[in-house]
Amino acid sequence: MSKQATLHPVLPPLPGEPAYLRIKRWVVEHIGAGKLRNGDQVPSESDLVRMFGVSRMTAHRALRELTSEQVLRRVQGLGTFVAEPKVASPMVAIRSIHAEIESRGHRHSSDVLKLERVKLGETDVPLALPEGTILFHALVLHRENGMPLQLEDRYVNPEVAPEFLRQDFSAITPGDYLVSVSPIWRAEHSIEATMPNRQVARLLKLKPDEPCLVLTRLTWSGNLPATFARLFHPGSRYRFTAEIQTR
Amino acid sequence: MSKQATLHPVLPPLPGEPAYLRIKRWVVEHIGAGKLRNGDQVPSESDLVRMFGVSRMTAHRALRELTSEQVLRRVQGLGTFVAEPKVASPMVAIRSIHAEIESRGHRHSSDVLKLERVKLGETDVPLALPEGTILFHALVLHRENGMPLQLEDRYVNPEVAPEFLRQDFSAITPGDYLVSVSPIWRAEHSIEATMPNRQVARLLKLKPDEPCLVLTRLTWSGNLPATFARLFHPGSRYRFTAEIQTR
DNA sequence: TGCTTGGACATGTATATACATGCTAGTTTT
DNA sequence: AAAACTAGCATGTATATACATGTCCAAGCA
Repeated sequence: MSKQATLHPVLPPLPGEPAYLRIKRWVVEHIGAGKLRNGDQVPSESDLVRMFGVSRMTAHRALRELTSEQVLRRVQGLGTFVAEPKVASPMVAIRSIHAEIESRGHRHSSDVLKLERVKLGETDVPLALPEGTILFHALVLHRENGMPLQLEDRYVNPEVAPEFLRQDFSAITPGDYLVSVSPIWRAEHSIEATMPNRQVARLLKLKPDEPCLVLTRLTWSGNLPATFARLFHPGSRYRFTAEIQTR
Repeated sequence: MSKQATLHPVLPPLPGEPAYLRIKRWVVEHIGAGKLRNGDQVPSESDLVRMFGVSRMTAHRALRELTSEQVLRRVQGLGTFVAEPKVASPMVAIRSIHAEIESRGHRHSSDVLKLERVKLGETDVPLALPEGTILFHALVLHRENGMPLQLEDRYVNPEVAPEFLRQDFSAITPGDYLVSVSPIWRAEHSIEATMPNRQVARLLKLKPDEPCLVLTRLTWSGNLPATFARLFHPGSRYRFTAEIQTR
């Protein structure tokens, strides 16, 4: 916690910028420029009062907000310090296939290949429900500008979505419909690379030897198992991406 | 945006609890109990002044903090409303291979296959640096209980880790070393499924026709491009997993 | 020497007040 | 009937002030 000598100059104010934002900007820019480093003490509220010609409450608000944003760390009686960067564990966000395609400015269409009732036990579905329970099953092929991009193989617990079979899944994807009717409380995901079986390869129009990127998803709504879904994607045309911004 | 009738009683104060926290608690408990629902208008600042006997600045602070926490949504001139729940986008966490293997109680070992200088341009590295820049290159095979699990192909900007080549990467993984010496500011990730080339297939001891799960990672430290890494995993023995808890 | 006390300092909370800004609805004007 | 204005209300920002609480350090005392 080393004290800095002179950190001026104070930033030129942007027109119409509130004073507390100007102070926040000054602090983060000094951190970004390396003039304030991890653990360094930042100017106290009364320092900022002198530097910026504001009241203490305004300086206080700037520092308090940066603290709630994890940029600073404050200790009463001691001072305010630059926080250690959080070990942001990189994450890959999984978005609705519909939203994703639309956000690229492309056209999303889908073919409903199956929409039926099945008995648990006839298929390999890891939903924690009694053997023989009736499940809804949907098999939907999603296309981007006509090209197959995702094959959705989904099993649904009728208790959480009784009207599932009556939906028009060329208008709303099964995934989007489910989040709209039943709140997801818990979910398990996994992403793997596999070679497709013949049906998957044919539907996704895969080249020979082209692998599949498979997202498997198991969700619960409250205590009820809600849905089990496998989303198959062509390995040559699909990837999960994420961009992380630490500060 | 429907107005509620009577939302009292005001909560009993907890001993020593600041007034603004008591107001925040009142709001979130009313939301949790369903007495305030999505889109409902919550009491205005002056309502809260009357209900809790505080000044407007105190009520303002409570509502402002809940707004920055995405619990409420405020519109100047109109009022404050319960925010729609954020569409919790499912995320897959990417962990250090070392931590991951250890957390399974297994033994992590690695072979350093290459540790060298290369010129940018001779290889296909998307780091935004001038052609001909010297880069550090490491090729490390990670094993879990002796079985190959990840092939790490990593290029590093010497500016962010000048001592990179002098490290013992059988003791610390290149990834873990880099986060320890240079703070990551931004990262791009992608996950894809590919068929491996012969070298990758041989090193990972892949069966014929076994695909690869590849995590590609590009990071920046400050304005500097820091590292480009491709992490190859055997499709049959590896997956990325995540568990999401919404509430 | 070791303990206590008090002062300086920094943050934490709360209030009263003032003025600015944005939205709505109703009224007046054109 | 359409357009312009205005009053009322709600939030947004800023200030001056007060007192509480936590930390550190140095002076005073046993």
